[in-house]
Amino acid sequence: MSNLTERQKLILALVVRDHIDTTQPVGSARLVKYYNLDISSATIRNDMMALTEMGYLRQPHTSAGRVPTEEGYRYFVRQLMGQTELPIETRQTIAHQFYQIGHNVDRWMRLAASVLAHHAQAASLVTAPHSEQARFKHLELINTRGRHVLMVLVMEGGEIRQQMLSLAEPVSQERLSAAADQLNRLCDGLDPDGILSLKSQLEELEQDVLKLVVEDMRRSQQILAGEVYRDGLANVLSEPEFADVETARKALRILEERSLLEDLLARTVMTSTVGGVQVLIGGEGTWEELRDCSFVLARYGAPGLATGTLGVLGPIRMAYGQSISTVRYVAGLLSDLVVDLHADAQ
Amino acid sequence: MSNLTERQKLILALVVRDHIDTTQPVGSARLVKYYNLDISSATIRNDMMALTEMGYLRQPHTSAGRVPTEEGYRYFVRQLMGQTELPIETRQTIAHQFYQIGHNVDRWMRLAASVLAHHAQAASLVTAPHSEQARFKHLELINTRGRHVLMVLVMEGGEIRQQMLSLAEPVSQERLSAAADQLNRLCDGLDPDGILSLKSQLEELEQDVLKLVVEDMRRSQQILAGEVYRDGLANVLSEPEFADVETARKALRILEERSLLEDLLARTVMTSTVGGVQVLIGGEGTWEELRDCSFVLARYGAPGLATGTLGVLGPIRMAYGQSISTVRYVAGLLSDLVVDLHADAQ
DNA sequence: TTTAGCACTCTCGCACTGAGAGTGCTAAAT
DNA sequence: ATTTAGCACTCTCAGTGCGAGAGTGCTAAA
Repeated sequence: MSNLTERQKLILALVVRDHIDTTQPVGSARLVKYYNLDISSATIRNDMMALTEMGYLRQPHTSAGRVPTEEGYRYFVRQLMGQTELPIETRQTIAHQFYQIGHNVDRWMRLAASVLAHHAQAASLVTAPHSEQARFKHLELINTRGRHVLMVLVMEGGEIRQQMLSLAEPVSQERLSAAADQLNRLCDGLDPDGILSLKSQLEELEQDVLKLVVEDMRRSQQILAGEVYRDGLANVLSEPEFADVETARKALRILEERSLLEDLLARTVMTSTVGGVQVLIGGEGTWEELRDCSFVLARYGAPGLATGTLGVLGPIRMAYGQSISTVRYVAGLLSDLVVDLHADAQ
Repeated sequence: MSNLTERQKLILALVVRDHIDTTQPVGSARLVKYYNLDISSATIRNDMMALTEMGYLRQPHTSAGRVPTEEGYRYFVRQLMGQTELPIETRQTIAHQFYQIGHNVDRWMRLAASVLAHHAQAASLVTAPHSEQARFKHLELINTRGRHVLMVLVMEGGEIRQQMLSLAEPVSQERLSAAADQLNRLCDGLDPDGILSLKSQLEELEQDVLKLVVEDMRRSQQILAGEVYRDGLANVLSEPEFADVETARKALRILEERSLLEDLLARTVMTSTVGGVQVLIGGEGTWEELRDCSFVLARYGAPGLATGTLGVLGPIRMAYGQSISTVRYVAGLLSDLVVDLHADAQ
């Protein structure tokens, strides 16, 4: 399909770049003038016609300049853009910020969302790291007053879940600690199924606890298990394409509704390898809700240990170079941090 | 100041109600026609002039109907609106939803945000419950691989904080458990200052741990300590006053930026008693960012145990009756749940 | 194959206009 | 002393017409 002449590729790239910069349709004369091309506007017009026929460009109306189609953006991102990297100083600044806050996952996530939003000038999204395969590490049962027991469950990888357990009658802290000790010995390193299989041998209290444990572990295996961190929602509103409120609402709903997000993440990101950046342009024919948006996402973390997803959402006319390099860099950084945290060399 | 005649109060109330319903300026003739008043439009015009002079109404332009001023809304909310309650079936539905999800604070919060957003048709905000005065309940130290130790801290009231502790050299799980045991015995029920005071008597490992414990406890005493749950952001965008994107951005930023929220919550909600619903109309002259918005907030929980804040944000032309009764009901419900969780009768 | 020239099309901003809505004032009615 | 009818007045809003300008596609020459 890539039967474009070199000149056509150049023109397509320039149209995309210029349109991203200016928000305006790009005319043939403008291209000659601002990019010092030594071909005439008529030649460009001919190529533009060809590009329009091939579906990479379109005209908002008869006598406006050209604007990239979704196909055009895709071609640009995949074939023309090339790899870009964040400047070294920017990378250092970001890395510094992360290392400064120590080993606090919650604050990493917040910072990641903030950095993404800021550097990509878009709305950002980060999911907390968690393992696809939850394994038991440690359990704690703490007596609050009365029949309520606070259960704290730590998974391998450090993910924590808490839950309240309501008992039929009060139980002493000693009894609870004994139960926790026993379960800690029995369940070490097991997955939910393994834990379920040894339930029958136990007393009622232990069984009740294990039921919640399994429930929590199952829940933590879901894609959107943990918290979802967002930032920069106000950024997208300043983009001119969201002047139409309906468009803006659709974009916001994607980020807001867990069910939409879940669908999106499940179908795209989970199929890709960690490290690769995925670019979804204009919903790719599948997601009506983001017809006017683009999504740049990546997985981070260490497969088998813990992984998460992060990305930015912006208008189709997004600065892809900037967004992609930011997403790639932050994903890499978080991966390092996660690996560093879990599989310490020592 | 309440030197309004009964008829003027009626007219003010009708103007506010009608404007909230229709978004449109309200004319004198319209009032007569739609509310079956047996006074003439000329009479109404006279009263409207008076209300305008007193600052309760204004005209968008010479020959439009009247629109309430911020003062007008305030008078309405404080004097004219009366107390409304959510219909009994709605209350039951909501309560049912809460009791169905068991004792899971995270899911309570999410549900609360969702219910508020849905029933008030506005953006909602809920902060997790936490105690103003953090007290030590339980500490757990868990060896991950190598020199990193996962510290799980449980406060009285059930609030949980986790943190990663990086040691100079590896320490065995036995040593960690011993340290945790000792600290659990020493620190039970203490506040941060109390813990700090016994730091000097301990070994290095214990001191390092306590330093983090105190840090975490201090952090959990801040107003916006825990997670902030939001929902219904897309709702506010559908309001006609947010057709202007700049207005919408300002509203979003309030909800998004922790610093703005912190300021807002610190200055208003913390001064009010639990149970009371606060209504902030048009920034009340203090908050430039929410000049075009209103905020309906309440504290929930049990003072001394754990409290949180919840509320909804909408345009000034908000359905106050509905919002206030929703906020009040949900705050009451969450208070019951929190009390039920902590100070069990048993 | 590229380029100059040109007619053509469409948008956009501007001014103008008439209809309609709602007012404030005055004078009469209750 | 209020309330009401009548009416002139003001301002918005939607629609229309028009000229300028931008950018095209086509044709014919280079």
